[in-house]
Amino acid sequence: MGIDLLTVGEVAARSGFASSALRFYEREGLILARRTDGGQRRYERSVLRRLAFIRAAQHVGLTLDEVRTALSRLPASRTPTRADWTKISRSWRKRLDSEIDALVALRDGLDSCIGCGCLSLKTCLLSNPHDEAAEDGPGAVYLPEWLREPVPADR
Amino acid sequence: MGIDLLTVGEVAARSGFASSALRFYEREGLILARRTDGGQRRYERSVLRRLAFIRAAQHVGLTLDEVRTALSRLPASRTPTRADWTKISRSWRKRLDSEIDALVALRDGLDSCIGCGCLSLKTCLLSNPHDEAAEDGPGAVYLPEWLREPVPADR
DNA sequence: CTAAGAGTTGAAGTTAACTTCAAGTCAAGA
DNA sequence: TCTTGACTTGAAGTTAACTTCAACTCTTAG
Repeated sequence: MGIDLLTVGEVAARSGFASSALRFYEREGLILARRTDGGQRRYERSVLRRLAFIRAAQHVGLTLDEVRTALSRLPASRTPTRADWTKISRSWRKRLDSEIDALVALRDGLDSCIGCGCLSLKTCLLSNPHDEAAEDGPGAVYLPEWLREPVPADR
Repeated sequence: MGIDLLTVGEVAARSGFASSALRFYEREGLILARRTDGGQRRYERSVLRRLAFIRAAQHVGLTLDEVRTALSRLPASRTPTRADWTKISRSWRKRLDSEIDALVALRDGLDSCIGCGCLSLKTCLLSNPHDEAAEDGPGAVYLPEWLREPVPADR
């Protein structure tokens, strides 16, 4: 019990997060660390699952702010069980479903729309895959880096 | 010919981009505008299609830098035809397909992975949906704003 | 005991994609 | 002509999610 703590470097290696990111997450209240007498961080093994959750949540498209909220729903009094983790990640399902639906719609409408004669951008499938009135500004749109590849040379 | 130019405000209204974004895109070389004698911008109608392309490309996950590259493949000597637009957007298809595949894999592996006992984060489906060795750092991961919703209250 | 690799801090820097601001100038209907 | 809303500019600000830096301090293998 309580033995077997991990250093920053070990957690970085095992989680894939840079140690600067781990410090950042700690400042942001996403993870915790104990300290040695000398002031160095020592992590419990459970931080790895927390970090797995964080990365997964990012892949689903959550901001760190949303992740913090989600994590706050975990029981504070005991070590989260598998059921606890499953419960808070289950809500992603709906989000993922609509992400997928939207991308499929985009893909299937691609040829018919981008080259089409319709100049009513606001109702175009591509500009507005959910058929909402695009009243609010555009806003930056990103897709995960892990989903990206360089644009092929096209022929 | 050449009549019927649009003001910044009109283009903003029709395209859904803020006029500050239009000026930004002009500085970035993504769109062009003529000027009145007094120095105000006047856009040709074709800018609307260019903007539709830009927005669609962003939805596909391209950066503005990639958009600039894509746009540079359009014929400079003549007004791009529908075929020209279709051609440069066709390359998105592959990207969209893999985005969709990755999200589906993420969704389908969600329950089995986030709560699972496997702590080998690097090979976990969620951490690494493409089964690649996650050697490089994490990097910020975003999903388009238009795909997001607040996290449901879960029950 | 000592060297050196690993870890510490707060502050500042980075990147993308815009937005906001201040201080004006232009265009067009009445 | 006048007025007023639309437009102009360059510079600086914004946000998320980190990274980098400088100047130390710890820890541990040998």
